[in-house]
Formats: sequence, structure tokens, C-alpha cells
Amino acid sequence: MEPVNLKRLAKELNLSISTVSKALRDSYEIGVETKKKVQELAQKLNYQPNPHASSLRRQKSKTIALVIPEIANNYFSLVINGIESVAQERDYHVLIYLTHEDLGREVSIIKHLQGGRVAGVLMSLSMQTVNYGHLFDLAQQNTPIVFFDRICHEMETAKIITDDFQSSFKATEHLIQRGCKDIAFIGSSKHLSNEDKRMQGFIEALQKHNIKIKKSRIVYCSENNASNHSTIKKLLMNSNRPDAIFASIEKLAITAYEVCGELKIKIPQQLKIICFSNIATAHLMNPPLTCIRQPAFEMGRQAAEILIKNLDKNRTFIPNELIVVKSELSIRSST
Amino acid sequence: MEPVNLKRLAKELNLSISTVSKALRDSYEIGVETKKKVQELAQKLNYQPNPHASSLRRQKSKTIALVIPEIANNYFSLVINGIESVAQERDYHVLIYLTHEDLGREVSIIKHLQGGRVAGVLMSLSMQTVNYGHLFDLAQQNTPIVFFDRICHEMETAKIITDDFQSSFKATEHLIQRGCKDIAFIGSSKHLSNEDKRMQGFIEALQKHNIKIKKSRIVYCSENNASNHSTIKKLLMNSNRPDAIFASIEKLAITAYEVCGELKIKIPQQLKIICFSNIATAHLMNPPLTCIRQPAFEMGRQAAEILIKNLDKNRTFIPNELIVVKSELSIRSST
DNA sequence: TTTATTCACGAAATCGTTTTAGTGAATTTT
DNA sequence: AAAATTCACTAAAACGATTTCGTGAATAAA
Repeated sequence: MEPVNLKRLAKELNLSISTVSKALRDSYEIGVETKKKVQELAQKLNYQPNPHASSLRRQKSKTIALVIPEIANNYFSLVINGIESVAQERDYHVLIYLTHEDLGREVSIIKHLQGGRVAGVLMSLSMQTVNYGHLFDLAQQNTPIVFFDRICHEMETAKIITDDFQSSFKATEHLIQRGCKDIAFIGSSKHLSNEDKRMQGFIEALQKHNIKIKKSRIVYCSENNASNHSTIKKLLMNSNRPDAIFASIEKLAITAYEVCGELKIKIPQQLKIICFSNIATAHLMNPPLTCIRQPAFEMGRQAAEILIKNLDKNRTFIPNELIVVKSELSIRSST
Repeated sequence: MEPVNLKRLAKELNLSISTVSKALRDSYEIGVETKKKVQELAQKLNYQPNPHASSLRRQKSKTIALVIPEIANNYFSLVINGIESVAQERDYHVLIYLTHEDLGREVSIIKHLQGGRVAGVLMSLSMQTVNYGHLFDLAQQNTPIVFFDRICHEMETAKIITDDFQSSFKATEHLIQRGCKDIAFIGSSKHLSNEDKRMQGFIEALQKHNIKIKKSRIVYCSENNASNHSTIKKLLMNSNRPDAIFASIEKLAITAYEVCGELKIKIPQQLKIICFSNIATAHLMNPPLTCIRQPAFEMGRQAAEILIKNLDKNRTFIPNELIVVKSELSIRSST
């Protein structure tokens, strides 16, 4: 079966390849009659331009890469929804890559992206990412990166975050108002930009209410579920355990629920739990989980929109910009 | 900054482009000394072959498309995890497309894929997909499709499913053993392959236990959450409501939980609920949800493996094959 | 010693599109 | 009437990698 490409269309219409190409892009150089003929035949034969040829010639592709730590995660799933909705509107394509919170994989993925496979990158850093050499390399090769949620402050580009500090502050105050005097903050990684803000918000809220900050109440977990479980269990088995847990990510709150089940600790009577989360069934949990809902979809949309707008303008460098989308506190029975 | 491509490497080493190309692919035509030199320089300059040029020339790309109905869904998230793990091993890239359960979008996405953008497609049909013209078109253009979960029986290719009939049968028997005499089956779409199997399993289990099958107890919902809510509410507000609900998908079970909350129906005392689901917090729900866990990750892996294996062998047609991966019943307090 | 074969490499075509630089003919301007 | 401009189109050169077909030199076989 003969392929349907420009050559085929040209031959069939007794025109040159360039005429056909221009006719399809509605160029002023081509007569209206000819244009119509070409477009009709293209339609009829269901001509689809070869994206590789096009990308090669134009030195840019209508493809962006999405690099995220994991996908079995409500936040990132919703982000993808937002990104995909913009991509589909704008006729862009989205490649997906998972780092699994592993710096090695992140580096290797970014390296693969250096060949010009994609026009731009949307990214949320892995927990382990402490230096940004690979990202600077990519940017230097004229592939712009837009960060969301777990951003890289050191790079000049657009970054979409939520109001981590404010939300964390508010959440902590909420716990204090509920009578908590000894709150533990459980974070996922010392290196992440948003973690840091969340911790700061937590600390400042305590300070404002004259609650002493104990170092032992700030616990960092890892990307390993089993070790997180034992870390939290150790925290809660102690005779003077905290009266509340503020988990910076959903996964840790879930682990905390599990540990409470094992240790027969009653939520919220003996321990209140709050966390940043986009879990869809928070209101159906036992007890319903109070959470700070991040505007995941909106963050995905904004990140994609900024990146694509710049790409469409042939900008290879994206101006520094920090966009903050507000999170929302949903108070439920766990606090 | 000069780009790092074959021309650049060739110039720097005083070799021809073809020699460099062959050296990098470890061709027998090139001397060991030269090979080493070339590979070292490539390493040093961090040469990354241009994927578009390569794809254009070879008339195939190391990219596959994943077309799924939605992503904010635990099943599909886990499937992606499986697919991505294989893709990363095999050095393939994954484009992601969402149909949002909409046939129009599905058709448009598949059409876009006809230009040879991808070497193959992994797919789960939308709820609305009743005819398969667009898919046959794609297959005819030598782009193989592997289906998973929501498959198209009419096409000759590989299909990965779970044992929907068996699992459904078992789940129904479980409800019967728990004393249920009037079970309602809530399905998501009449058109889906797996829905049908699940319904069959449900019916045969009832038949085996001599329970009369009432047509009114088989309810079909849609892709619209609000209308599903009122459908289920209507079912449960009735004075002679069923004593159990078997939801074919997670979303419907969640809606059922919500309706029970509104109507103050106690689960499992007044109504038992069971469903196909991959929700990570099923054990933390109130009450913990009994569910049939589909082997999502494994299904994703297998689908990707079959597709990629065939692509690597330059096969454009994938032999008919039906692979069944077993689901697992997790009994919890909701039944 | 002559002929074949292997070795190590290069020239050039090719993939399908885009784009620059024309080219005659028709039309308009001077 | 000559010159300039517009119109509608074409030829051909990219883009970067792959691959076929050579080609001289060195080695092996006759």
C-alpha cells in the first residue's frame, strides 16, 4: 500500500511537493483553487503529516515531557489530568517518565531528553535530588523546564507551587485550636523545596502560639514504605507520644492510620492527624481525614500553559516567575 | 553553541559521518581503535542521537502510545506504572492520551496517531466505544494495538484481561454466603467487554444458588458522576431496596458509600458493598471495603512487554492471544 | 606472481517535511 | 513601451541519522 505523504499527494495532483506543503499550511503563495484541491485530497486520503520529518526539519517537536516521581499518587494523577487537557487543546503530545524518587533515574531520563526529543519539560523533582547539574545541562541545550510543586529555586524559569507555608501555618493553627500541645511534623525529604516551606509554616505557627519546638518532633521519612512504617511506629509507641501528627504527604498519613490501627490508638481522641493530600476518599475514611487539598489539576494546567505558550512563541528561555495557587483546608473528623 | 551530532563528531575526529554512525552502533565494519575513539568522544561531548532523524530514517520510532479513559483512577495509575517500568527497561518512550470516556476524543486521538508518530499502541477502550473503525484503520497502517482490561474482541491482536467472570462469580458467591438474597449489580457501561463478563459471572452465581434474577437489579450507570449518584440514590431510597450492591467499578462503590451516608444506611448491616477496585486505602475506609483487586501493574507490564517484543522483532501484526491475569478477592468489613 | 578476499572506511542516497531562492507569466506602475 | 511588481508555482537544499554500495589497501589463496 502506497504511503500517504506529500509526494503521493503531489503526484496525484500533478503538483510539486512544495506546493502541496504550502497549500496544506494555507500559505498565501498558493491560489485558492489549488488549495482547495489539495486539502480535499488530503482529507480524502486521510493524510497525516509525518511528525518525525516535521520535527527534524523544524528543529522542534510538538511534544513535551512530563517527569514526575511517581504516578500511583492522587496529586500527580490530577496534575496529569490538567496537563493533558492543555496539551490536547494546543495539539501537543505528552511523554511520561517516572523517576520513582530516584536521582539516578532522574539523571538518566533527563540525559535521554537531551537529543531534542521534546520541546520542553514539565517536572517535579525526586526526593533525592540535591544537585541540579543535569537540569542545567538540559536548559543549556535550549530545552526549557517548567517546575511544579517540587521546584528548583536555583534555576531561572517558571515555577508553579501551592502556598505551602500559609497552608501549613493554617493547618498547624487548626491543630492548636483543637487543643493539641505536642504536634509532630512528619516530612518526606529534607531536600524538597515544598517540604521546607511546610516545615517553616509549622514552626512559625508553633512560635506564634508560644509552643516550644522540640527537635525530636520533626521527623523525616524516606521513599521506603517499610522504614517509614517503623519510624512512625517508634514515634507512636513511645510513652510520651505526640497528640497530633502533621504529615506533609498523603502516604505518610496513611501509614500513620495503619500504625494507629496496630497500636489501637484512637483518632482523633488520642491522636489527631492532618496532612497534605488529594485522596479522593478522604471523606470516607475511618475517621474522615482532615486534609489540605492541593490544587493539583490547576497546577498542572498552569504549568503546561506557560510552557506551551513560550514554546509556541519560539522562546527557548522562560522568564523567572513564581506562581502560587492556593490550597484548601478540608476539616474532617480526624482532627 | 555547536550542536553535538554525527557531523560534529566526524569533523572532530577526521572521519566520515557514516564511520561515526557505524562505530556508535558497534558495527563489525569498523576497527576497534576507531570505535573506541568515537565512543569516547561521544561520551565526552554527551552525544545523544536525534530521535526524529532516526525515526524518520528507520521508519519507526521507539515510542508507544498509551490511550486510556482516565488517569485519576487507581487501576489506570498502576497500569501506567507497569507499562513505564517495561518501557524504561527496553528504552521505549510512552506518550499518554486520555479519552475521558468519550468516543469522539478517542477517534481523534487515534487519527492523530496515524502519521507514524508511534510504533504501537496500548489501549483500554472508552465506555462509549461501540464501533471500531478508527482502530481498524490504525491497524491497517501497520500500527499494532495491544488491548488491556477493556478490550476489543473483534480485532486480532494480543489482549490482556483479568478473570472478570470468575472473580465476579466468586464475589457474588461471597455475598450469598454472607446471607444476601437480593443483590444489585451496578455496571458502568453496556458496551465494555469486561462489564459484560462481570455481569455474566454475577448472573451465573445467582443461578447456581437458585436466586431469581430481577432485571431491575441490574443497573447501568454512565460516565457522569452526578447522574450516577441519583441513580444509586433512587435504588437505595426504595422501600424494598437490595441487601447488597456489587459495583463493577470503584467509582460506583464510592458513590454508593456516599449515598449510604446520606440515607443513613449502615454498611454492612443494612447493605453490603463489594466492588472491583484498586483503591489504596480500602482497608482504611469506614467500613473497610471488600474488593476485587485487579492485577493492574502486572497487566500493564504484560501488555507493554508483548507490544515491545513484537516491535523489536519488526512485527507489525501481533498474533491473536488472550492473556488472563487473576484478580484477588480481599474480604473486609463492608460485606 | 597473480587473483581473491578481507578489512576499514567513505560517498551518497534516503526518510518526509519545511523553507529559501528562484522562474516564467500576468499585471501594474512609471 | 519599458520597468517593476505581483501571482502561482517549482527546484532544491536543508534537518540528522541510517544504509547501500563502493574503494583502495592489506592480506590470503591460487
